[in-house]
Formats: sequence, C-alpha cells, structure tokens
Amino acid sequence: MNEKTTRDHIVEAADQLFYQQGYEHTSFKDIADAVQISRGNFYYHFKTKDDILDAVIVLRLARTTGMLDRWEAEGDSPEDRICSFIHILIMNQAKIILYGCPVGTLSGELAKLNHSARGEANQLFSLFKNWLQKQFILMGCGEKSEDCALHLLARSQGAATLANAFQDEAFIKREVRMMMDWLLSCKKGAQQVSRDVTQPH
Amino acid sequence: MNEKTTRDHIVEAADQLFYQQGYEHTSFKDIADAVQISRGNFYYHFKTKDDILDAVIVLRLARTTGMLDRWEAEGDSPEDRICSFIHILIMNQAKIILYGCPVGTLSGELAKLNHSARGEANQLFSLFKNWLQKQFILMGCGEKSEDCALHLLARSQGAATLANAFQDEAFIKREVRMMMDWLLSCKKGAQQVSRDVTQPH
DNA sequence: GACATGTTAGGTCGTTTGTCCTAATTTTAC
DNA sequence: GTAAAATTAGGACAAACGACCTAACATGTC
Repeated sequence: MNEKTTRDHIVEAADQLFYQQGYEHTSFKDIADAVQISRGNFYYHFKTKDDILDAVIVLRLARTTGMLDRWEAEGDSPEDRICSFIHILIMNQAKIILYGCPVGTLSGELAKLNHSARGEANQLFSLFKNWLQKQFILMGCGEKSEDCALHLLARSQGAATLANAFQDEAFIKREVRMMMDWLLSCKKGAQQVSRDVTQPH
Repeated sequence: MNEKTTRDHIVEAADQLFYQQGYEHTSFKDIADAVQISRGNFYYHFKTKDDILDAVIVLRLARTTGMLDRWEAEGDSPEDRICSFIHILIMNQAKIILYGCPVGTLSGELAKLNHSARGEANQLFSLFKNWLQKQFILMGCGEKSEDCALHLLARSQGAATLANAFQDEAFIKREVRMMMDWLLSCKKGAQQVSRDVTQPH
C-alpha cells in the first residue's frame, strides 16, 4: 500500500527538478541520475518528456487538491481558511526565495515554450482561484468574490517573484501582513454590505 | 549616427526572442535566422551565449533608465510619475498577456538556471525600485518609501503573472485601478503624517 | 597599389539532447 | 514449475546544441 513504484520515484524526482531548475533545463539524464535508474528503464515508463511533465502536473494537482481539502476541513471560518492560503508564503519562504512559486514559474515557463501542457499547468492556478472564490463567497463578498480571489492570487504571486529576485525574507513577512490587513478590510466591507441589505434605509 | 550596426541588430533580435521564448529556449540559430546572418558572423560579435545575454541586459537597462528619466521629466508630481509606472501594465497589456513581464520572467528564468548574469538582470528590478522609492520619498512617505516601492513592484509583478496565465485584459484593468486607489491612500496617509508633525498635539 | 583592420560566410568539432530498440531479469499468474 | 507479463539495463541513433576555426570579402589609410 505504501510501496512507491519506480514510476512514482521518477515523477517525484522530476517534480523537484522541474521546480528547482525549470522544465526545459532538466534533462532525462538529470532525472535518471536522481532516481538512479537507467535511461532504458526510464523510457519504459515515459515515452517522451512531455509525458513526464503531464504526470508531474497530475501529481501537483492531486497534492494541491489534498491541501485545499485539508484547509477546508481544518479552518473554522472562510477568513481562517484564506489565512491558511496567505501563510503558505511564510511556510515555504525558504524554497520560494530560492526557486520562486512552483505554480507561477511553471506557468510562465510553459507560456514561453508555447507548450501544449500549458492549459493543464494553469489548472493549478484555477484550483486555487476557485477555492479562494468559494471562501470569499462564504465570507459574504458576493459578486466580488471572483475578483477578490484573483487579486489575492496576484498579490501572492508578486510577493513570491520579488522575494525570489531580492532574496528577502522580511519582505515576505511584510507582504503577508498587508494581505491579512486587506483580508480584514474585505470582511468588514462584506459585513457592512450585509447590514445595508438587512436594514434598508 | 542613426545607422544600426549588425551588432545592434543581433542584440535587438535577441532581446525580442529572449522575451518571447525565454533565454535558454532561444538558440544561436534562432537569433541568426531572425537577423538573417550566418553563425560565423554571429560568432564574430559574440563569443558565447552569455555574452549576448549580457548585451541584452545592458540594452534593457539603458532603455529602462531612459524611460524612467522621461517619466521624471514629464510627470508634474511624484504621484503623477508613479501613475506612469502603474500604467505600463495597460500600455503593454497585449505583450504581457502573451509573454508576461520582461523583467520578472527573465529574473525567474536566470534564478532557475543559477546563471551568473542573475545579478545584472535583477538590477532591472533595482532600477524600478530605487526610482519608485525616490517618488515615494518626494510624496512624503518617509521611511516607508522603500517598502512602498517594493510593494508596488510586487503588485505589478503579480498582475502580470496572472494576466499571462489567464490571458485576461479586464483583470489587468481592475488591478491597475486598485493600485491607483492604493496610491491615493498612500498620499493621504503621508499628508496626515505631515500634518501631525507640523501641528503636534 | 599595398596594407591593416573590420566584417561576413560556411563548415567542423565534441557534447548533449530526446527517442528508440533489444536483450536480460524479475515478478506474477495459473 | 512454467509460461506470460512486467520491469530493468545498456547501447544506438539522428538531430540540435554551443563553440570554434579558416577563408573570403569589404573598407579605409597611407
């Protein structure tokens, strides 16, 4: 049950390497060396490099879905759950400073390569977007919820990009704090709207 | 005086291609084909691919410096000039949707490649950061000016990343509007502080 | 005309890339 | 235990890569 197949090892190694070095800059040899298998064995599991990319994206989608489900179960309120999202920046800050955001950097690379898997990679973004949107709806943001979700996603992407460029931990902490402030103002705005609706003038 | 040398043509073609396809994904042949010269001629001007990258970065630094100087000259007030910065997102939205932000994507790619020119590429970020910081100081933001500059830079980076992923023009416009609102609140905050200082309680 | 310098064309080198094949080995099924 | 299937090893392949060289051409100087 817990046994990891060779295929799993390959996908996990590729996942790491794609994140750290980028998709194109990672060769068959790099992955094969990391897993310590022969190229022939490699070819048995994946015919082309695109196949590995697909498998890596599927893995990331599954992991992300799992994480969102966990946040969903653990968080007591929508703002509590959004808070979980905001704080991955701090949780993963060491890796973000070194390699940037795994979602954003892959999306950007595939866009430049005009790669066929671009759409699938962007599903990672959609996963976060839809989940956040749901939380904002629960928070009472109504029709603004989608915009709020995209805005927060953008803020975290920007923070990751600059943290990576300037290798600045303090910057991440400031941005997280500002996002939390924004989230609070969002909630207050939503409560104000709901008051206006229940007590019309 | 206005004659462009072969070298200039190479650097400009490389600049375009690096932006559209990424640095690593662009080969000698791609650039040579774009300029319609032979590889040998190419080698005469640039010994290695790194040399071309250096030249491209120098070109971008010069262009950016020129643009910032123009904004400096044309803007009547610091908030006016920051407004110029914010609106490049709209001015370049077509290209941003296709290829992302030229500064951010190059910085990200070189970080993954662990490339020696990474520092030089990040000077592009520093150019914007220092210029913005100066404007915020003029606006009266005091010690917060550097944080404000980095924050705005992050916001525009995030907007570019998501616009590229979702290919969404309306999103860019919303983000620009929100950045303008934030800028306004910054200015009000600064004025409030200066009032407190001139009229102590 | 002779010469030095700047520029271009085309070809070659070794390496690495992704892809693919065959043979050996291990695991599974009956 | 034996046949079938799954897995692994290692080599071969063409194509593309960056790097490099030499010969030819252009330009200007004296």
